[in-house]
Amino acid sequence: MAGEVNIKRLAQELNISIATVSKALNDSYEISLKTKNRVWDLAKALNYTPNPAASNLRSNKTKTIAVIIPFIANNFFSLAIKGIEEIARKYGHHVLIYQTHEDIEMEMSFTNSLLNGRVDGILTSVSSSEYNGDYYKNLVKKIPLVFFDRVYKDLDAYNVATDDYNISFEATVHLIACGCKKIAYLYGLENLPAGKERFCGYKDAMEANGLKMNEKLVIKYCEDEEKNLEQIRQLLIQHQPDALFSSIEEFVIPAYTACRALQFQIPDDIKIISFSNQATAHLLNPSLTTITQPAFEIGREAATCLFKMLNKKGQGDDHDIVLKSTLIKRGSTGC
Amino acid sequence: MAGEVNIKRLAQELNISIATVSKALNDSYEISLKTKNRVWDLAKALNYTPNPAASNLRSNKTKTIAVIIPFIANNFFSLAIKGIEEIARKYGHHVLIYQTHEDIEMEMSFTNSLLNGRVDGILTSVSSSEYNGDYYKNLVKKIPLVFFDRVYKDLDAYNVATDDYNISFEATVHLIACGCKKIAYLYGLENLPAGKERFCGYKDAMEANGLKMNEKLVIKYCEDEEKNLEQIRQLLIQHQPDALFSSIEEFVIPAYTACRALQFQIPDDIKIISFSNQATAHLLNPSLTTITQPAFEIGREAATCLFKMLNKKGQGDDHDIVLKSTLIKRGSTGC
DNA sequence: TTTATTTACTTAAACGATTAAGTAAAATTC
DNA sequence: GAATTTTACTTAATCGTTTAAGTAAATAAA
Repeated sequence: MAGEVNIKRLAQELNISIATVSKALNDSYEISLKTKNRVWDLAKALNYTPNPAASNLRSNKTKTIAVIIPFIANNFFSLAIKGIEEIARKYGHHVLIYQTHEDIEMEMSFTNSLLNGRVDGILTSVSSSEYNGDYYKNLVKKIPLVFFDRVYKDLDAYNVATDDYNISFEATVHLIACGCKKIAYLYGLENLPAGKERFCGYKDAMEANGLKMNEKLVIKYCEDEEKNLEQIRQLLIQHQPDALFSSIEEFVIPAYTACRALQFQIPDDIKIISFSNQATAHLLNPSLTTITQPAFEIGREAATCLFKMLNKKGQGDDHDIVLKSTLIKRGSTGC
Repeated sequence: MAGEVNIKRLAQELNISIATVSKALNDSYEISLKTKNRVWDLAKALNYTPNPAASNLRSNKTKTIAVIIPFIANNFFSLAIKGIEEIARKYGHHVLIYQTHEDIEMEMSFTNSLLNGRVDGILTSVSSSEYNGDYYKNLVKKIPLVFFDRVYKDLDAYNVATDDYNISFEATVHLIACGCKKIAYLYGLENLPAGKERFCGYKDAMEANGLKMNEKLVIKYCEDEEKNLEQIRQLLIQHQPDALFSSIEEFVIPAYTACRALQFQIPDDIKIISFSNQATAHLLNPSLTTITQPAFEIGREAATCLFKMLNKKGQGDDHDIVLKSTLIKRGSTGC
């Protein structure tokens, strides 16, 4: 019974045409206020909600956007999603979330499955496993798309990113200012522009301060947590760095663990700085100095860009939007 | 152009009716293999995908399910979602994820917005902020629904939960076996059956071993992380418990932090056990003894139940499904 | 007062699929 | 060889909206 409330039913009860009901519900100028009120009142009384499939089919709008991300179990992405949800709600849109688990096949499979009108647009943060420029070059022609955080440059799409290079530079300078000379780099996202920029920021800051980047002090992230821990242990044992610059938050726990196990006192023997959006950074012991990306704002901004596209606004806009990350100095860098 | 591939187009090119195309695509027995092959080949060649809105409208099926959870930034839920996604993919369904942020208004708002045929069914893990039995009693009549982890008993719906009482009992016994006598309880989810069962398991295990539960050793979770830390600090200072039983993983970092700050050696001075699905539990220092819920399996099981409902199977089934959590003994309980 | 415009509707087609009902030809049964 | 059944289709209605096009009445302009 409840499911049978549609505009036909409303039209019958009010003895007007279904076109009038439809237009009244959409607040069309063609309908008198009196009639609108009658329709709205009855719709409310009968608890009418439009059938999304029917309006999608006719109007070619789904009022749904998709978010494609590597993981949801990540503070950065979950905050970004929160930002996206806020904007989506403002525009009355639903949000579909797809996790790729960094798998490029899944990423393409999900994305392709959205091209038949299931969603109005896509927000995507690409997988780090591979670079897939051709695919996206084609994709942006087919559906409104915004890249966020993990972006593809030089495509005809909005890119919402952070100033990775600058903030890495700044963070490295901070370590150097604290007296560090042997700064190891824990390298994540190496296949992506973001990862490369972070690394360059570090490298250039070293060189700008008369320090040479040492390949042996660079560790690359791997999926296996045990291995990351072991790599850091070996790094500490063999090279005794006086700082760890972690480019992704996944390195934090193994870094702390390795230091503690090997009796490296933080921040006295070794200083640690990490990209991180973990709310618990200040609860660690010692509290962690972080480079924190404005994840929530990135989500908001990316969604805003997408709705600009959907509403055919912001034509002349700059498509490259860069938000500033923040260096939050805490106990792990001491000074 | 690409968007214009529909069954009409296929029918025209093959010079057959759209009904034949539709039936061929759905592998109907009414269509000859020869024709099916022609249709399939052309569909593939033209990269045809059905318009979801059109089939939803006609068939009243969306091939989409919704997951409503408090947070995605949580290891338990993100694992559960992974399990759900696996099953959903097996059945060719999409997964909509909604976060309530433990807000019961949002929870109801999202849920209501799904009742107009946007999804075929819902998997929900209810908000901890309030008990809302009447609402759900009505809801289960309107749409196929499965509760997981945070369940509502005595409704006509599947409940997929874990043996919270038993595992809490077992964990408490483990602490007692390790010599603990003053076991503090860090209380989460107190408004939900799961939270209460965890607490009862602890309490009963204490009493079964001749220990009295002390109200002063019970701390309740609050949103503010700083306050949780401060509460634990005060607990340690004022009562010097010899164990902390944490009923949710959000207490882990503040517990470790407080202990370290106050020079309580884990596990010598104080033992810690916590419900947790954090992959990093074994990387903590010392590694954390956890009660780990089979989150992935809960997701799989819950989704399986939902598809049973959608496919009208499993009529005589027991609606209460209980999976076993595991007590993983590590460094923080020492023995 | 006549004509033009605006207001407030209605009619009917369309969106792209599914499916009940109908049918001609081929295959089977008697 | 006639009657029956099966096979492999087609026709047309339908799902619940939106919207272009049409229209009668009311209002404004001439």
